[in-house]
Amino acid sequence: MASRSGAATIAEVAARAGVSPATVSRVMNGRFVGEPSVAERVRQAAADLDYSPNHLARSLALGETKAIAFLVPDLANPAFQAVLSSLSKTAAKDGYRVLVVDSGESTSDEPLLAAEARRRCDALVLCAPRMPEDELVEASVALSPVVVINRRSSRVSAPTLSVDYQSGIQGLARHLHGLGHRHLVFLEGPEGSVSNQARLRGLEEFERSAPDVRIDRIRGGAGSEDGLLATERVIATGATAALAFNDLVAVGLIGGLVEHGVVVPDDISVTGFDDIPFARYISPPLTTASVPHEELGVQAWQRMRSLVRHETPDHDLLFQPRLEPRRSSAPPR
Amino acid sequence: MASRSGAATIAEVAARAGVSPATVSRVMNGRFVGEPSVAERVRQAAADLDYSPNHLARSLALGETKAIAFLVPDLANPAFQAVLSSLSKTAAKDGYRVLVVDSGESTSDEPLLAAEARRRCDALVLCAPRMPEDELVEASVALSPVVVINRRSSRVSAPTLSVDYQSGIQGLARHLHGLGHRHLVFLEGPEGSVSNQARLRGLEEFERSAPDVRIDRIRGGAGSEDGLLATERVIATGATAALAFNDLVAVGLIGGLVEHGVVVPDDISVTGFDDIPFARYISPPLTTASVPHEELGVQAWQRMRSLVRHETPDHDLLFQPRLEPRRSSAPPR
DNA sequence: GCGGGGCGTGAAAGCGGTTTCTCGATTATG
DNA sequence: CATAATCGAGAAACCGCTTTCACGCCCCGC
Repeated sequence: MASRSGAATIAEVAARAGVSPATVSRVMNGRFVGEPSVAERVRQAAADLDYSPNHLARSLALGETKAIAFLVPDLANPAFQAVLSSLSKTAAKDGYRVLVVDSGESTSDEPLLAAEARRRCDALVLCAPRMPEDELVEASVALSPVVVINRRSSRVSAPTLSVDYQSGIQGLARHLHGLGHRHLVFLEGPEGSVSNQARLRGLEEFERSAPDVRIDRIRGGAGSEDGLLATERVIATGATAALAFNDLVAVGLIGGLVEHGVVVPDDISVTGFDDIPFARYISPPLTTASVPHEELGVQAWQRMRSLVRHETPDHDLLFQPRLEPRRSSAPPR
Repeated sequence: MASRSGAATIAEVAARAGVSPATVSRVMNGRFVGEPSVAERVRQAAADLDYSPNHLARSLALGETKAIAFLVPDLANPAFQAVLSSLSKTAAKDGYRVLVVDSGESTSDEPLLAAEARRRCDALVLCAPRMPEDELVEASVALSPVVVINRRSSRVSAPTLSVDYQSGIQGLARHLHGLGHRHLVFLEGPEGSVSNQARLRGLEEFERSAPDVRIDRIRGGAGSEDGLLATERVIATGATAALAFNDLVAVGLIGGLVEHGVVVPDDISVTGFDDIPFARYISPPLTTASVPHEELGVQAWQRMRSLVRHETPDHDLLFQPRLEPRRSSAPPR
């Protein structure tokens, strides 16, 4: 007698309880005000049939899915994983689930992926470090409600949560400078990455404040293999310290340096960015700029919750990375 | 003229193209066979209105959401993150998205969370290392289609993908034994964890094969803080080598040992389990049993795809961890 | 004793698609 | 030329739930 999908429907419950579907709906949603005996009959029937409302149908009628989408360039990156983990846990407290969408670093697909993801959910948390600003602006209004991570811009109407990469990288550079380094090399992130550009700006600013330093730049990427691949080019610069785009790159670079018999930090200091959970445990413990990814997830949901409730979200946030000096940086020889 | 949610509906497109909604639906789904000019008109109208079908309504009518749920005890664990990442990427190739549900290690909530997650999606990938077997069996049929990870059991009707923790831990124990260790300590995982029990069985088997070794056991957990917390108890055993429940625990333990001035591997060898991405980079590089988490994600989707297509899924898989000897293990003093 | 106001419940109209079934208009066939 | 076969497209039912609206009933007051 059960429907094809095996699950009981509201109509079946209604029939069994001898009431209308409307009444069942009201009872299930706590909007029932009539005879307690009727409510009890409904509850009993629902229990008998092991009924639980079809989420899809409910969402369609209600116009909300209680789910948000989370678009990231690469879910294999611990930094995004940390955000996702805390976002998911935080949103869950309000009954929301997270649908993950991994663009696989394919910037060109992101607008479509974002749109599709958004259509499936009530809202979208957008992590698209390389999406052209015009598209981002467009998406942030077309796909609203949206919360944008790491893309601060006055043109973006959505709430944004960002990390001050510009000042963060300066903190690292100053740290190295303070240790006595005068020749640095910056191992860049992906081309087109906005946060990479912020780091570059930060370094330019630093260069102006410290005319005695030289900073070389090397093209790279965002993963540890990019760090590994850049090893020889880093060595070739002759720099005494390397600023990696992020922790992942730093880890790859350190691995490459070890293979080449270059000792960190004795021969060359290395710094990362992010402070992923393992940064402190790697060998040598990585000097980095700590980014509160969990807090990013929490705050992202806070903004999102306001948006889906049609409230005014809190103001934008710009997180200041905290310099985390560890053993991968030391005075030059 | 747009509906309240701002998105165009099929009816609006139909009106604009001067056809019925049925025709629009057919055109949008490539089932249209009539006049090409009609199809073109529909396409034009859809483009003009920037129409895209409401995913919810479509899912309701079609009876499928093109989404699968992924239930894990803790999304902050790199091992689960790796599975999620590859599962998400693999499923995406077939147009499926993943909804994440983090039970927060709360075993008692898992049955409800699983049921709720399943109701929202077409299927469920279940990662519940501590769920009582009866509940698991129950869930695997009630929530079908389900793919179960790390819970091999003849009573579970769903396809399962598992890791042979029992033999994996033996490999580690043999490795330590081969190095000359005769007094080991096993830092256990969470109570009730099935994979912990498998490890215990493996160690018992190993003890029988090597009567000259002594293996102490210490209660613990699955996170690095559990490893850290167990430091003193580990030291107190006087063992020359510690087998940690997993890499996370090992990392925490090593951190704790360092704090106590105990040198790894000189004073005590430490091994992990999982081979999380950073195991090779930590200090010292961690000897561990390597588990192909990415492959788990890929295979999980392969099974899942068969299930949602009503095909027979491939046979169950039992992955053999690969011993990964690194510098955290060495001969005892 | 009768009209008006609650109150509890059901009928029905959505939500936005898909799909079956039907029907009128062509085209093929005897 | 009549009729069957075919084809294109629309009407309407349906997916399962929510919610407005209306209705019947009971109770109250005059």
